[in-house]
Amino acid sequence: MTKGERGSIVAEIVQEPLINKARKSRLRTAIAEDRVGTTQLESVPEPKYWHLKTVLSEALDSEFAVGEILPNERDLAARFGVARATLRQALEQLELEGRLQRRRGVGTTVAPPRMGVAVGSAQGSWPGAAGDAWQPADSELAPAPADVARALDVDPAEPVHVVRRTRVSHGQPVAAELLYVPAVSVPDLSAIDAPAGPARARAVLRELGRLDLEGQDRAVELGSARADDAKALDRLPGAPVLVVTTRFLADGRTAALSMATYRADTCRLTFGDQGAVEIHHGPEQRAS
Amino acid sequence: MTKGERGSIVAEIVQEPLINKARKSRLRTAIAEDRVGTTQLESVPEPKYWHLKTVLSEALDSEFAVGEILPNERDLAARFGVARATLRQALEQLELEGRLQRRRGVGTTVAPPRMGVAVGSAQGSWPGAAGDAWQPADSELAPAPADVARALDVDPAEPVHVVRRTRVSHGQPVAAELLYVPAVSVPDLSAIDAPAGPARARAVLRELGRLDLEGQDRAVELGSARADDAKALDRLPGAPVLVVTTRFLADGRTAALSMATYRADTCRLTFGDQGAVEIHHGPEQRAS
DNA sequence: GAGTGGTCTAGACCACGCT
DNA sequence: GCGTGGTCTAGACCACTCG
Repeated sequence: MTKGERGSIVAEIVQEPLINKARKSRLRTAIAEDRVGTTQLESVPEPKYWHLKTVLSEALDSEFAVGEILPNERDLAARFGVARATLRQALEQLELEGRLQRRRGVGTTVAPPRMGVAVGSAQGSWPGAAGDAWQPADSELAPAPADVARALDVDPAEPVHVVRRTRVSHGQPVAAELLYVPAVSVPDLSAIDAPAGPARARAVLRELGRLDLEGQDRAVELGSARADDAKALDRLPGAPVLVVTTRFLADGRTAALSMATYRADTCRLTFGDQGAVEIHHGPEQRAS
Repeated sequence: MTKGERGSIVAEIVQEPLINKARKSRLRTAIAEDRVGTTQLESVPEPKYWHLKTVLSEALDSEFAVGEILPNERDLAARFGVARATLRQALEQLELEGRLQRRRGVGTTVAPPRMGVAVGSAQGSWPGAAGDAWQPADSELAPAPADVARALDVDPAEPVHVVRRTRVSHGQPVAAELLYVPAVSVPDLSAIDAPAGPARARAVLRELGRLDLEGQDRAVELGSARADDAKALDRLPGAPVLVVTTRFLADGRTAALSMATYRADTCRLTFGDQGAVEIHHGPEQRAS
């Protein structure tokens, strides 16, 4: 089962019912093979959904093309002889790994490989610097959450500038950011009367850029999307996200703090001075 | 709420039944409040598990201490008047966010704040350099997976050194690594007859360190633990992990490639030259 | 053996996107 | 309106840990 020739050919016949029939039988074959493997379940009682995930994963590699629509969950569950909930457990894992994309009211499609998203060089620069990938959306003056206020070393009740930005890559929203800027970091910002919206956000960024950036540090962790982020990212609330926290240092203080949430299903965050690491799984044999 | 002294005190009263009784009533109160909030569900039909997660999250902040054991799932579900599956959906989210830790046969405990784990400075250094946090486990000569072979620009069938290492932080395994080193990167490695085990792994790392490191780049993405990684990380297969892929450049080639899987529930990956960002949620009011 | 979380089932209804 | 994925239920059994 060499790969290579799939893709272009398959893309044209995606919706072809006859082909779908063929694929369905392939899936049935796959699960049948799985069943015989399961007969010796006394030794390794692997969960069904884990088997399913493996089988589906291999089917995705060999039988499906990017963007193709899978059979619906009820059909798939019936085909594999499992409850829908079990099938869904497998699909959820595959979605978490970026192999599938599911949309309510639409269906489940094969996801393209994750896109590499550059998350700043080692040196770093102020947010809003020329050519950064972010698009200012709005800015308001509001108290920061307690943990952010602590990191900024401001009183939790003191309003700070909260700049909202979004990041689009390959025509798709990939990240939403909240940038917290204490008033002391932008002393000359008198244009608070700027019209709410991007202009106001840009004003804050412009003033912030006047400071000398002394350094920055960054942390990445797993989180789940808040309702507002989920909306901006076109995901459901609770969707897994990679939260990138960046602290900008100037004048010996934390001059600003950014909390950016990236879609974990579609993004691979890249760091480093040069090109990105190009590792993708694809249709291939697994190393034994 | 400075931390530091908590833990020891609380650890003693974790099992105190009287305290548990008190907490249970608090939980009941919480869900009761939640119910009245749900009455206006015509406007925003928020899922139950989302409500539950919020309520539990607040209860964790205000009523529970790190390490404390929660009531079991059946009790909790009954207490909140939901099916166990629904309760579990909320717990899963909280575990994903690093708030809870669940262990089969034991119970659900309140997790400590995520630990910051340094993932190398901008400059970078060879794996195995003095004082890196990794512990060599073993090394073998085996073909690399197809995608890794491609990145290393070696034939997929050609055996490469595969060094296994683990990383322990605060007495807990936090990461498992597979380091792929093509034979051409360690030409003088004749000690293949070294006894299998850490010694052999160290031999590969020592030879690798002879090269001039020209640079490296890094990517972070979400993954799910393979069976072997899960075992090393003391998690179930499929547990969410942060996969850090690092490419080491020397002699104009990719001299080695590391794929490190970090426990996503317990780790916050930190980058940058200086200290880590210190942002933690804790018992605190949420900004409105 | 008792108690825990993990898996699985066979249903039901709901929210959403399309046509 | 119809088909999709999302939520939820009320059970059951299994695998694991610990006393």
